[in-house]
Amino acid sequence: MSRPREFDRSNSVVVAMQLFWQRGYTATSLGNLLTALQIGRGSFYAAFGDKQSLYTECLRLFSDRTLNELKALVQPHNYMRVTDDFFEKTIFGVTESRRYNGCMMVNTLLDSVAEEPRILAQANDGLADVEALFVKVFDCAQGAGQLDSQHDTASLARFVMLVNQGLRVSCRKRRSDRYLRAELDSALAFLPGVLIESR
Amino acid sequence: MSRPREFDRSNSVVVAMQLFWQRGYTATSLGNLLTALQIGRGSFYAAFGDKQSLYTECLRLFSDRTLNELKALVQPHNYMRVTDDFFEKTIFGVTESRRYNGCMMVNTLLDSVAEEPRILAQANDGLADVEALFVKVFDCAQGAGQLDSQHDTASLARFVMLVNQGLRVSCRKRRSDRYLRAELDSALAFLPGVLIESR
DNA sequence: GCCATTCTGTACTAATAGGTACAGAATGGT
DNA sequence: ACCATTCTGTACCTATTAGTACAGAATGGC
Repeated sequence: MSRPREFDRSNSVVVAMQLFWQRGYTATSLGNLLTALQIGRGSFYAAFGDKQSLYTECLRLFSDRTLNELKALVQPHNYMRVTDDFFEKTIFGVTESRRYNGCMMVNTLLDSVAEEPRILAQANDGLADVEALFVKVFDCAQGAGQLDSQHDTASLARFVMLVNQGLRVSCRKRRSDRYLRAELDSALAFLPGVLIESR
Repeated sequence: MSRPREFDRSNSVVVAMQLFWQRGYTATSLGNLLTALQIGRGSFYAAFGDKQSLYTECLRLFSDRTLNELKALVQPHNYMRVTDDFFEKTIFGVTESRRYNGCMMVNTLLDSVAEEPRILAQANDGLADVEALFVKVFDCAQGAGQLDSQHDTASLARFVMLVNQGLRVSCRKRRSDRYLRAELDSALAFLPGVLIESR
């Protein structure tokens, strides 16, 4: 019927995501992408539309992966562990260079590409989805008697996301993980006792 | 002796700072700067060296201003108010468009210009200076019996900076100030009682 | 083996990037 | 009023940007 593509499209999206994640939208040129993906301009535009379309695709991939990583950490016998485990896995459970990348959704918010309303909304929605999942988990924790019912789960989740954003900024400082660890500990130390007990 | 400059250099730095603050280093072109500053290329390079030099100058101005704003809020009769007052003034006490800009030091960390080691260090140092001032204020608070001496002031300051970074990211979401207010409240609610009393 | 279909690589475009060169204008001490 | 000095604006430079056009290669159903 037709000539088949010589590269794995979905694998290319992953590679592109890593590049965008690290350097941002604006600073990642088409040339950078073509080199990294090992394809020509023709193939690029045929497969991905244009640079911005590929970016939204990569951002969606990042959001989905983040959400799935978080989901995988939910443990019914101890819901409140999810916060610690999430930071542990996504910050300290990765290579140094990846840790330096921070969070692609956060990075997007500070990139000038966020002037594009749809991109801004996508980044906001991605973070909101993660926050919503935290609310859900905290609700479960209350239902299971693992979190004092006096706590406002929405407020708790908001706080966790605030800490998350703060940590992702700190990741970009490229300092030692001792430094990051101290920051995380400082934040978690101020969480209500119910959370601390579960650590 | 010689022909005097036709524009106010220090005023230009302020204007440039606002531009860099809003759009970032990479996304702000020389043309943007020339238009905003109302000067020609010749004057620009004569006065500022090059784009990056001007950026470091703007970043330094931003850091100094931030530090001075914080210093001005320190009240010996109630040291612990400084945290609240700082967020109140720099987030809610400004126009909407400025609030959306976030923090220029944080923005720098997520811009690709941070790949330049000296710029990265400058942003890190600027934030570290603010943090150091918080430590100093908290130490004073303990000395004045306004903060329980069991608290680790360094850890407390680290946490405040983490919240600050998280909030500056949220500023970029361009949401209502009700949203931001909720985030701030969520964070401050988890601060130890000594802080809450003083609000 | 043919051939419609799709992919690949290259050549190209128009726009923009940051930066330099330099002619001419304005200045103020002498 | 002169003139060294500095500023201003424009023309120019090379490199790079995102994106398009298109010729030719590869494919697989027939």
